[in-house]
Amino acid sequence: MDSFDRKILGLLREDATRTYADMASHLHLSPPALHDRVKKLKAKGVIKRTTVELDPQALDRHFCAFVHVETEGYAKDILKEVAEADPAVEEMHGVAGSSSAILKVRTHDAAGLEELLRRLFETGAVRRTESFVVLRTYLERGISP
Amino acid sequence: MDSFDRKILGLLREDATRTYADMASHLHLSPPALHDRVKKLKAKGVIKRTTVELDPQALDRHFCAFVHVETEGYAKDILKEVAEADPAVEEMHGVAGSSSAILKVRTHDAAGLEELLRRLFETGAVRRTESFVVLRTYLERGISP
DNA sequence: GGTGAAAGAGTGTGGAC
DNA sequence: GTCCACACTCTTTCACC
Repeated sequence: MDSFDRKILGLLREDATRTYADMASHLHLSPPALHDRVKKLKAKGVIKRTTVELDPQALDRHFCAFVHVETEGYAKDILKEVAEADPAVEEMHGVAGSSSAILKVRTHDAAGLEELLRRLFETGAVRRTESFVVLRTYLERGISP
Repeated sequence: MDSFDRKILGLLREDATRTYADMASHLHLSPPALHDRVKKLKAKGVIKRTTVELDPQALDRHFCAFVHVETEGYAKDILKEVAEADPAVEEMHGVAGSSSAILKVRTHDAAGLEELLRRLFETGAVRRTESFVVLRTYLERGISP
């Protein structure tokens, strides 16, 4: 993991459809040498997978919110079940602080969030929730190498 | 945007290195027909870009937190400047609720978070912050079509 | 949307530093 | 161990039905 590898990761994050030949010329390497490095980065798990970034608006997910969940005792497993079953839930993190977990949610509208909250409370494990509705996303980029 | 397109998006999210021929056979379409659909999905902006998912651990980003920021009046632009300049900040959302903005942060360690907080307060626009340190990530998937 | 063909990319092998 | 040059196979992607 040297500066070459970091540059490769940066290029791939920007656009993974880049050809190896193109990236190789940018870094003054031969295509096979670059290919070798990418293969190793994948084998080592640094690159977990190649995927596409979708536009939430185009998929009718106009509503985004962060939901803080306070549970009755330790109930992460029950929470995870509900979160995983609902495609609206993009992330779930167990956190330290006044809340037990933070959920990142994307639904069609506010009613979709209410649906999720209902399901969360129905488990009996949730004491209270606090939802922060996203008004505008200023920045949303992945990890930068 | 029919059921074919949704299936294509699902397949590409899982693994964007799939060949068109492979996906076409899964959906009982010809490679060029599938290629046409993907091209249109990209042109329409449904597919924003093709990228790679990296492992935060492998890049020494062991520490993750959500930071709630309360500003002195409307100061999103100043906030955005600081957030954008810091590669540790992955997301910044303006939200409704008791906070003004939520930041998703990934650093090497807790000291990295403190650094960011210092920079935030140095702008003079921040009244208070509340940080929720991620103990464990239970779910982290993108949008599902 | 399907068919066939061209241009070009991905990906092994062998050899040199 | 890492990089380069060559070559072969498969994919992408075009024009036409």
